[in-house]
Amino acid sequence: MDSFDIPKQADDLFCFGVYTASHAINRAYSPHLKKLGLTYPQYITLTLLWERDGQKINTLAQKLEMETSTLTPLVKRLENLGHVTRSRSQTDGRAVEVFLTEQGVALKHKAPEITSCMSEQTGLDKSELQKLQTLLFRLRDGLNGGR
Amino acid sequence: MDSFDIPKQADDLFCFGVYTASHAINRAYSPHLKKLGLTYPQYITLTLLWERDGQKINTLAQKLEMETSTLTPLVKRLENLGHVTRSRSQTDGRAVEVFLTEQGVALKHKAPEITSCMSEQTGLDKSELQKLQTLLFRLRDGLNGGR
DNA sequence: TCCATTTATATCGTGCGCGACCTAAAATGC
DNA sequence: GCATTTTAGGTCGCGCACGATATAAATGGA
Repeated sequence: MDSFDIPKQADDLFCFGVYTASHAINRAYSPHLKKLGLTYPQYITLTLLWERDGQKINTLAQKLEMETSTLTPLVKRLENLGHVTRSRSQTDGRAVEVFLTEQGVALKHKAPEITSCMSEQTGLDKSELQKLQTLLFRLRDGLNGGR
Repeated sequence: MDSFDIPKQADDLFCFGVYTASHAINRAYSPHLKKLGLTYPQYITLTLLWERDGQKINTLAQKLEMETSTLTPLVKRLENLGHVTRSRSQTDGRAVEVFLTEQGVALKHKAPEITSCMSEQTGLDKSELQKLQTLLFRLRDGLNGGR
């Protein structure tokens, strides 16, 4: 019978938790990001570039679990905002590399305050957030499983 | 110094885990839902109605952490698909109540198989999924904090 | 009763997100 | 070297998601 103990209530669906949590996160970030004139996906994309500048569209898309058809226009908006530039790779004419402008680099200094503010707001301590991260990554990797 | 031990790598940002996991979940559900002709948000909305029929737009939106401006057109699509009907409340002419059609009720029987399939695919056992759920709900509630 | 305020939903504009399709550049095979 | 295939981005259409705004119904005083 235990094998039929499948969650039937929406509150028990693991997917429901991620779905609603992502909405809540978006909403909580919103006031901070509005001051910077950024959306949440734009901000997340910039964090990847702050770690390593000059990444290809494809690389960024994989890290974000996102299709290039989503990322291309997003990066163009970041370009219009003056935070990044896009240029064809010298070694591979198909690939487009994304580079931070000075303005884009400067934004990096605003991030730590936002992050710490958000972390605090969750009400979870550091070890719990770490545990959550680990479970989420294992879940994600499991779902990607066969590639 | 520990107070400055703020995550600086995107992989350490708790928000990053939820963001990418939600994309992965969406993608994993996609093939199952395509057979039913549903999107993921539509499916999640139906699960709420399977628990309790005849809920108001407002109630559903709160449970989904979603604005009514998002839910209204979504529910209209479910109506066009023949899964639900919308009707003004008898007692409150402002409110719209959403009811499952026979067709909508029938879909419920397909859900357990999808759920169990997805749960298995995550690679996490039941207690880990439970732990994940708990952390996500605490995070969500913490972020909603002052409201 | 009447009118101001609040509440529930709907509408609109912008950006995210995906699948389907297109183009060009690179890699492969003969 | 040239034809075929694969890969990287880009474009398009549809649906999700939110904030701003609108409108109608309910509420609450004076």
